[in-house]
Amino acid sequence: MPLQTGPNTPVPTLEDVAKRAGVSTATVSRCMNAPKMVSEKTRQKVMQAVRDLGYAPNFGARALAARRTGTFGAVIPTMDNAIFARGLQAFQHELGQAGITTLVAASSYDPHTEEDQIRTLVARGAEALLLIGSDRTPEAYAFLQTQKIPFVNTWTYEDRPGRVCIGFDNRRAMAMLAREVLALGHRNIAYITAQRPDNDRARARFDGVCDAMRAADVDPATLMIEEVSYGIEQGRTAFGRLMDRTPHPTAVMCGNDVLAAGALREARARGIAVPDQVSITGFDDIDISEIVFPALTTVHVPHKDMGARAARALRAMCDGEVPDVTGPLDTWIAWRDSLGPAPRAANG
Amino acid sequence: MPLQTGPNTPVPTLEDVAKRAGVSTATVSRCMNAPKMVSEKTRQKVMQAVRDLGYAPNFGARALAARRTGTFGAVIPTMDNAIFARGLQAFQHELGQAGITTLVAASSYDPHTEEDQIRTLVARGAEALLLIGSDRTPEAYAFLQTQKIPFVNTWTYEDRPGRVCIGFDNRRAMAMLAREVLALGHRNIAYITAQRPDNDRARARFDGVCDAMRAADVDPATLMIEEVSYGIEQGRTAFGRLMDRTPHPTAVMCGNDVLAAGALREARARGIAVPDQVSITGFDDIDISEIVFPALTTVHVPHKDMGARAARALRAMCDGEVPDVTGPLDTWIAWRDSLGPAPRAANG
DNA sequence: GACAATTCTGTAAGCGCTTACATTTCACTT
DNA sequence: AAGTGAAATGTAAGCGCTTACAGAATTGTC
Repeated sequence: MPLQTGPNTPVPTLEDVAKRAGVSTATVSRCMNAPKMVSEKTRQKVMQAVRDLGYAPNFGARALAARRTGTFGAVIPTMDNAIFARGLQAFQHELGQAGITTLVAASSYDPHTEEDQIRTLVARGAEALLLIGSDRTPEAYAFLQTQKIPFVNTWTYEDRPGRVCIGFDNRRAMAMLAREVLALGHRNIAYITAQRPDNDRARARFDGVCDAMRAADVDPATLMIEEVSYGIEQGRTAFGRLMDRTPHPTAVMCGNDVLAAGALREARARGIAVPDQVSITGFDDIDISEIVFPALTTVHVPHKDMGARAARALRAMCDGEVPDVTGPLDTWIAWRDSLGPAPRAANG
Repeated sequence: MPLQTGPNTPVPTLEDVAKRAGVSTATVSRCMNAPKMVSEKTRQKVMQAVRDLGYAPNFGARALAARRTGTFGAVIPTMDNAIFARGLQAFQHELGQAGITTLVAASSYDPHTEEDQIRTLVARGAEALLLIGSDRTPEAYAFLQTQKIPFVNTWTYEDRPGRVCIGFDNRRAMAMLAREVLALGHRNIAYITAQRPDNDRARARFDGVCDAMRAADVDPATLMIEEVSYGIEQGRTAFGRLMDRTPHPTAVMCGNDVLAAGALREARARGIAVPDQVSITGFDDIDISEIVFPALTTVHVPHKDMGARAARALRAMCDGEVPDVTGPLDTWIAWRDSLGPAPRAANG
């Protein structure tokens, strides 16, 4: 067993340190948590003992005794892609400054898995949670309530009392982009959406497209719809199916950048020129939208700002304060190369 | 305070449940942990009480009493990109099957941050750790040893007693790719590497390129080197600097796909045809290497396999078994479109 | 040098849970 | 109806730490 110190060396405890340093456990505890309460001399002794023994505090015991863990949690739909990474990073960074650790879990876009993960994180000591969207099981909401866990819903915005949202208006944001698509003359429009059940953001974005169509006197019923699960490959095949239709769309709007990346890939594979023959748009403005070809025109959302604000709001809520939520955050269109005017042929 | 049940309702404990169900705390505990030890009738009663009260066990107390947490940890360099996501997913999935929760932390490619994160995860109850690479502070290794935390080093392979590696041979893998580059006639070769200090994989990959050059009787001293930190933007600017040199390289090999994506982006911005004028290669084969343009020729590494194997190995180690590590895992070249023969002009 | 004010340290009571062990209950035998 | 073993439940001792409180040591003051 070369991996171990020895078969019977137990992991050192506070008491071991105390004994070795010749002080009480209380003093050792204070050395670790409030050094200024301890005299310089004893602190030296204690810290030396800590080092000698390779002591590390037991989280469970500490949490139990102190009734706080210094841990916040985040449940995101997927770690698979960079969508939530940037916001999460900002969230973690902001909390790190305050000495708070972040625990992350993924729900795979499934409400029951999400509920499980929420329970798990709370059981593991998360004192507050960052959540994505607002669609979740009533049980999850009930649980958060009885456990008194402050939480914020991000990536969405609803003005509902007793619910803190740090996000933006998905519907309006997508409507804005759709308006531009329509203004460029597109009338055969398709929309590749992520699964809408249990996903308020996907629904809102879809509704946004319809809003813009109605506003432009185009019947939303003419919108070609592909509803697929999340992934590059899914976007790719959905785009393929759309292009197999007759007539095919001149603009394919996608519910997120990952789907759009897939669509772009398939367009290239089929030799379809973007945006000359078909325009493609995304939503989210993640890293890859800049490096795909052609660079993706998409909706920019305030990833970092959301993460940082969520962190601050949760900290305030943990202190019993009321977080200042100022309303939905801004989004804007990141104009790049994948959206252009409707081609004449398909439009005449 | 609409966010709370009431100002003075405490979070329910095991004892509350016991009282409500009219049984002892031991029975409630057994209901939660070993249902078959309890009669059907009392279990019903207890579970009802649990539901009524919205009870959730306190992780700290449970960990303290049971001396196990059912939690494994993973410290990865960055969550920023999809590099580690796929492997991590497999890791989590495999552990999830066994009822084990995964905690993830990021080190930002900094050994001291990594050491901190290791301590944090262990303090939070991680019973075993997945780590990336083998470069880390001696203190980190010492800590793992005194705390008796089983760990595996992934994404690397070294045959060192007492150290479990689940990875591949970075050096050989990169050498293989470099051999192909050389075989295509390239002699002006550049290499964009991630920071090599504290990163055994970056060093190994670099060494691999040199190996191949020597094997082809090309002086490794002629290799143009750019060493940058991790990121698309860094790859982009490094590529720019290389193309500003005279003569410029005909092949730019990159230490990872993210850097390569940046290089590809800059090539497009400068109107440099890939691979006709300049070839570009990557390493890792992450999602984006398929969607960039032109699709990236890169080294495929067994993301999922590593994650799943690491999970199994750690489980075995926790049970006091010796994990069966069969040697380095296979890698191969993912041939796509960004590598081509050296252009005549620059080569004549 | 005695006394108060101040700083430091020790004592000990839990925090909420698990589990070894003891006890009770129950379904069968005889 | 008493006796038996198995199954179900209860009792209570911690797990390793924090922290209120009390007590000891140190410092400053007159």
